[in-house]
Amino acid sequence: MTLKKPRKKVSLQTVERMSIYRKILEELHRNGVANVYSHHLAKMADVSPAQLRRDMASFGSFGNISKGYPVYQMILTISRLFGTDTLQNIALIGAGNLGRSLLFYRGFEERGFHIAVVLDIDTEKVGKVFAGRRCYHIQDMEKVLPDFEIAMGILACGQQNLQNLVDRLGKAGVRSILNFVPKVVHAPEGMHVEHIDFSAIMEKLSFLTRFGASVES
Amino acid sequence: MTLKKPRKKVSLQTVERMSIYRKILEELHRNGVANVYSHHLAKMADVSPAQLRRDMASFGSFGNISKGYPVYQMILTISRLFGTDTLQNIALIGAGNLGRSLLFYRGFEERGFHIAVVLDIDTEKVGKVFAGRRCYHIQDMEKVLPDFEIAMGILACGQQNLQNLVDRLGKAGVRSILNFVPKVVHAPEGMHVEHIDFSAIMEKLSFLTRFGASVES
DNA sequence: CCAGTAATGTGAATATTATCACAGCGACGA
DNA sequence: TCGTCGCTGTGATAATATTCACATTACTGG
Repeated sequence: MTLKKPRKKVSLQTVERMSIYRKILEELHRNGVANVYSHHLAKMADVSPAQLRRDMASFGSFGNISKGYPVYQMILTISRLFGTDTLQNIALIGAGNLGRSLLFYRGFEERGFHIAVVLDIDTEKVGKVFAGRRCYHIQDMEKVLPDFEIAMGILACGQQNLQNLVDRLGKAGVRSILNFVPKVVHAPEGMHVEHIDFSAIMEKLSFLTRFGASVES
Repeated sequence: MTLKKPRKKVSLQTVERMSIYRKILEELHRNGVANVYSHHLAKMADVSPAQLRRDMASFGSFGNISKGYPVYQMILTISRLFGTDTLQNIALIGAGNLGRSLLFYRGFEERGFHIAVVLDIDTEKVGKVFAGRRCYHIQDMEKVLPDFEIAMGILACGQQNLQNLVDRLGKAGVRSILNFVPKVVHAPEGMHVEHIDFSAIMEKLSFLTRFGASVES
């Protein structure tokens, strides 16, 4: 890996914004734009120019003082920050409705992620091929995962024994998990679990719809 | 509406944690637990006891000083905060892979949300019924949405004209949108748009996998 | 009845995050 | 060549979020 650790510390919120910046930068790049000013990019990303400059500066400064930021180079830099300059293999656990729709989701491949293997507990599904990926039984996790060099996983399965499943994944070499199952799980030492709960986000939106006026936009 | 506005101001981060608390409280309730202490609930939710108490206190205090918090009453209170004590109709825009899997997702109904109507731009899909919901053409949005009293929508469609679509939804009475489309859109005045970008979350996880050690857990 | 215990709610302190405001630089035109 | 302009990067400041620590309160047991 050519990129050294971020010099000071890149906050998680900065990292989240980086995804947004990169998305916009790629659109600019497709449109042939070579350089962009902080206030321009900031406006498109709905953040303040100062914040954008600080975000950019937080992992090394690349802005030209009179041309602005070089679009293509920033894309490469952010990709390296994410480690998605090379394709990353990930494992999908659960081939239900949501899981299968994720297999067909093009966004992952476009952004450097490849669902390489599918695991399920349902013996009906084991052995079948979904969108080009063979489905293995969860029981064989420890045998299968190392073959694909899996460091990240996606949980789209049932709620039963979820914590146990996470622990096993960790022991099998998975370092990070994107969890779609609406159940609280604790990340084992050294692992990261990011939780997406669709209903929780709807609840937040519902709250905003009712009380949003009290929060200034 | 029996609940008055939160007395001071409930921060968004508090609201997000409320979803977690409620999930745990419902599990406790199913297990017959009537009261729970802040340190107990906090441990299950992976937050500090002080934070939990502040969160609870932020929209009115209900903790009994020696019994802890009443589980069932807290569930009701949080539900009222979210406005999900009554079922909320929502509209789904896009009946592709992701959209259809959301139609089958049970979590919404369990938490007070009901996808009442489906819109798509593909005339092949219009008129069909997916998981019990009839699919209408996006063009007829303005006619269809008022019939169902829709205040919230879910975007799971293509990227074309997304901003325009959001604007139209706003004019048709939709106040909040959950956007699954990986494209930046700006919320019109008075609306709220919450963005879920699967790849962005994978990017964050990928970053954590590489540099996570520098961020203390 | 009263002291001891353990919980909540909350002012005060701290940590974190975002904004302000400007020094300093490079491009450009006269 | 030099002055002007507008940009970036960043110290200083402000705003926000979290944690600490304790006053206050309800229960319990002797």
